[in-house]
This record gives sequence, structure tokens and C-alpha cells, in this order.
Amino acid sequence: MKQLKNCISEQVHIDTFSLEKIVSSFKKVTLNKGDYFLKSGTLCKKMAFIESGYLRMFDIVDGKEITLWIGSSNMFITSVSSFVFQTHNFWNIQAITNADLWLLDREQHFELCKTQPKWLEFDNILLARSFALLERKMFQQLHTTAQQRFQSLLEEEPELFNRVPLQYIASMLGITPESLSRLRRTGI
Amino acid sequence: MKQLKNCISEQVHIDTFSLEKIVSSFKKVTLNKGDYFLKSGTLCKKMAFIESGYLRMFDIVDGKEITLWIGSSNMFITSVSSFVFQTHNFWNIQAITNADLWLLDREQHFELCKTQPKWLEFDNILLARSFALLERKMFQQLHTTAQQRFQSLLEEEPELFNRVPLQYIASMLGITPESLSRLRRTGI
DNA sequence: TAAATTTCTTAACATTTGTCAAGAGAAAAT
DNA sequence: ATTTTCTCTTGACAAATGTTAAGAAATTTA
Repeated sequence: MKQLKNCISEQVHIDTFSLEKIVSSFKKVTLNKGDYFLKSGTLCKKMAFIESGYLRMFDIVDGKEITLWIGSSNMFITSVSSFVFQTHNFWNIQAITNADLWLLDREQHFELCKTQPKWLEFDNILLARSFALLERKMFQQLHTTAQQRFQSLLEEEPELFNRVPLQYIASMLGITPESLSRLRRTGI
Repeated sequence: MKQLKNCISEQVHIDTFSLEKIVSSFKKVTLNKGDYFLKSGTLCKKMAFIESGYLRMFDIVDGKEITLWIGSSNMFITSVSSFVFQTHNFWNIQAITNADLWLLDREQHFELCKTQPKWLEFDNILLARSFALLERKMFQQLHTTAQQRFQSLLEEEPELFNRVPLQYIASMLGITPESLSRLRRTGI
């Protein structure tokens, strides 16, 4: 709860009362390793703040699971387009460790947008930041080698390599698990 | 002007009067091939609706220009994070053909957000759609070969290959111009 | 139109990454 | 604790893409 409050108040100026009002719309949920927050083919009706643990977002192509990204503590995760437009969702979001989440229901989200201007403001900032982050990630993918991407992920999120199956990290880097093994071994 | 109006009214229900009010905040500008809409190192103070022509968004790494994407008619283009947060911008946005644009000043944008709820709504939809699009593009980059990405771009935007220097397209696909040549020749 | 510049293609070769198959190691289930 | 299952690593080889250098083609400039 404290983490969620911090996450919001770091981005927008907000009084204690409004902040309380906002976070009281969230509901705490614990997922076990392997549990799904969201399954492909459904409608996404919630957004989640990750208090602890790791979740991966993936889709399946030709029978292979491709991980787009891995969310960790103090991040929000949802299927943006399905949550916003209620189009049918294709992402799977699964806990890859036990995880504590704070969930916000779609309807309560829109209610907050109307009644709590600060929530709308925060939501916009969140989306714009997420966009900018993804943009940089895409850009990196265009001009770096697997080697370089591995190195920078290792520097930016070293904990990931202890907590999360390497096959998911490989997928997120756009390479096979075998290639990641090779990179880890030497840097060759 | 008609195109801009269509683009907005396709996404949100809006009365003629409000729509007029919104589009009257835009200002028409014509860029010649090679002109810059935005330069790296500056603050981004405008967003642009492309009425006609092509613009590319790129950054320079190790002396090489890397094109993240190419915008064409009926799309919006800006440096999202710099426009929203007024952080220093690193993207270059350049016209690669003559281009007609409708520009919206940052201050007028925020003014519209306050006075025209429909503009705020449209802006949110625009951002969410852009995010979803980028997400899919990133996902594609993770699990496809250069070959497959070339094929799908050729199917989705065939005109691009006649209108835009191939080196920019190559860069956007994450490959060298030489590789694109190879792919174009045969499919080998 | 001719010259100059930029862009595109080609080919040989180098490097990176993928594929396959086997086995080692780790984690989960019993 | 043992078995079973899943995950990771390794090595040999194949395929895809990058690099370099040269020249052809197209475009721009004079």
C-alpha cells in the first residue's frame, strides 16, 4: 500500500485525502507462481500494480511463447489496448514468482478519472512514460546486437537473472535460450 | 483540414462546433524535403498532424542514423516524452518528401485539454493506440526474421517503397541497406 | 545537359545467431 | 530421499545477416 502511494505521489502533487480515496479503490491480491493475471482471448478488466514479485507478458506464435516484457515491483501492468478499448486481448500475463498485486477494476478506474482529476493526470503520465520507455526499447532493438542487449539488461536489472527463468529473458531479448547461454558464458 | 477533422471524429463523438473550435487551434505549415520538424537536443513544443508527405523519426548512434519509424498522411507525429514532460528531446523528425502539416502548439494543446473535453479524450485514445501499435511492432521484432518483417511491411505499406529512400526503410526494419537489397531481389 | 552527389546493388567473405541433439543441473512432485 | 519433470548448457553444424569494397543507377546541382 505504501509502495502504491509512493508511486503515485512521486508523479503528481496530491493531497493525502485524495490519495487515500484513490488507493482505496484498489484491491490486494496474491498470485502464486504460475497463476495468470490475464489470459489471451479474454477481455482485460483490471490493471495491476506490482508490489512484489515478477510477472511476464507473452503471446504464443507457432507454438512458441514469446515474452515481450517482464514486470517487477513498483510497476503497473495490464493489456493497455484491451483495458482501454475493451477489444479482445491477446496477451497472457502470468506470475513467474509468487506476487503481491494491487488491482484496479476498469469501471473504478473510469470512475476515478471522473471524480479524482489527479488520477486522470497520473494515468496520462503513466501512459506517456510507458510509451517513451517502449520507444527506447524498440530503438535499441533496431541497432544493437544480442550481445549488447544482454549486457545492458545485465547492468540495468541484474536481479532479473537470479529470479526469472532464463528462457523468458532470452525471449525478451529476441534470442534463443541457447544463444543466451553462449552470451552468459563468455561474452563471445 | 478535412482530413484532420475526419481523423478526430472517427475516434470520438463530437459536435461540429467543438470540432471547429479544436481544429482552429492548429496552424498549417508546409515543409520541403529535408526540412526538420524537430531537432535533437531541443525541447519539443508542437505536435503535428501529417496531411500529406512522409516524415521520419531518427536518432544517431556511433555516427549512424537509426530510423525508428516513418509517419505518413493522417498520422500524428511528435516526440511524446519531450512534448508531455518538456524533457530534452533526442529524436530528429525530418521531412523526407515535401509535406503538409497541421501543427498544434503545446500550450494550446493543454488549453484545449481543459476547455474541450473531447480533445482530452481524443488525446488519450491517440496515445493508447500508439502504445498498442508500438507494442505489436516490438513483439514482431522479437520473433520474426528480417525477411518476414520485410514481407509484412511490403504488404501493409507498399507505397512506402516508392516514396521513401530504402536505407530508411532498412533501418526501420533493423537491418542494413545491403540486406534489404538482398531481400528485395529474391526473397532469399 | 553534364557533372557531382547520393543511393542502391552486387559479390565475397566474416560474424552472429539459430537449430538440433544430447546430457547436466535444478526444481518440483511423490 | 527418489523420481520425475523442467530448465540450462554444450558442441557441431546450418542459416541469416553484417562488412567491405566496388561499381551501377538515380537524383540533385550547376
